[in-house]
Amino acid sequence: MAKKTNAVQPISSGPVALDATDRKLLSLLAEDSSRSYVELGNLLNLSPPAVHERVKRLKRDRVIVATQAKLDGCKVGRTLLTFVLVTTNGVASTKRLLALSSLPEVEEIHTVAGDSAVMLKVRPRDTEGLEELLARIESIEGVEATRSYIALSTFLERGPSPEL
Amino acid sequence: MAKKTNAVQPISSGPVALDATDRKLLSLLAEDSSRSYVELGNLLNLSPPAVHERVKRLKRDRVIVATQAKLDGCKVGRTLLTFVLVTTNGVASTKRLLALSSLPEVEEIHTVAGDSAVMLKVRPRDTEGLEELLARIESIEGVEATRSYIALSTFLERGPSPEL
DNA sequence: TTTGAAAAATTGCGTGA
DNA sequence: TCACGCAATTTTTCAAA
Repeated sequence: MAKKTNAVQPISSGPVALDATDRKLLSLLAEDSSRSYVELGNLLNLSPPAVHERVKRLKRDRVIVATQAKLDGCKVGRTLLTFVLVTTNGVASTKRLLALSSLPEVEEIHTVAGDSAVMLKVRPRDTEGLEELLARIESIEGVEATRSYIALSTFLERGPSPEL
Repeated sequence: MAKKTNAVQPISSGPVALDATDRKLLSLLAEDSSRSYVELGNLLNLSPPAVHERVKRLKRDRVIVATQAKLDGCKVGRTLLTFVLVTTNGVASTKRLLALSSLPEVEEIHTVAGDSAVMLKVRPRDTEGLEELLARIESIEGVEATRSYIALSTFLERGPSPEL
């Protein structure tokens, strides 16, 4: 149940109070979410139901957004990780770029500060796939230029983890 | 046990044969790995043990690299997602950048093609945290320049998924 | 929060398509 | 070879305190 405080509760956003145990728990789950409550309990000096209770709260508060299998891009036929910086002539064109969400090789879309620009993280099958994708992006109205950074080697790739 | 074929087995890499069911299964798990084998079985028209068998194989073959909880960066105190492009004077300096792996705000490190460069994805607490991080990067021997792309909004953020 | 018990899921094994 | 059904084990989850 929701805590009874004299403050109005925000609908769904804003920071959430996390104690040291929460942060440790989140770190453990960010690294490997297949751990059982028994194992987590041992690592945190908590009983399994107590761990369960915390996980439930962290999911309800959207601190844990999802639990996902991390796949090897190359093994699923996507060998060419690339960051594409797209500059546009204004916010309206930027909005049009969001339609790229529906392409499976597009993994991330962020607007970035500075001249109207969008950073994409894409993982096409190969150079040919990248070429096709770039052609598609450059054909969008208002797109002025793209700059691609093709990844040669990946040394680290993980999601956010809490400060301990 | 290893398969008995007349070909030498590669140590650990190379592409893996995936049928349509494997790809569907991988898509489902990349989206939400908390689904039970019963649910997956219903979606794939397979019995739970058959699903389990496939998941086991996909993990053994390192197609599934890990299963992780995805956290909300802002809710765990990391509000300033930034891509940092670092140019160095050579490969030796590039190697020195890999030590940044140990910083919790550094999430990705990729070498990229072109003039010796490294793309970082970092998520410091705030602008002050970014400033400290950039100072640290620029103090590394051989680092010539950094260019930061601060994310304003994130519209899509997911991992690799197989082509269906 | 814990303990203890019920419900559900995971996983191994034997069988058959 | 691959998937199924059954069954043992483990895990999750819900009580009550």
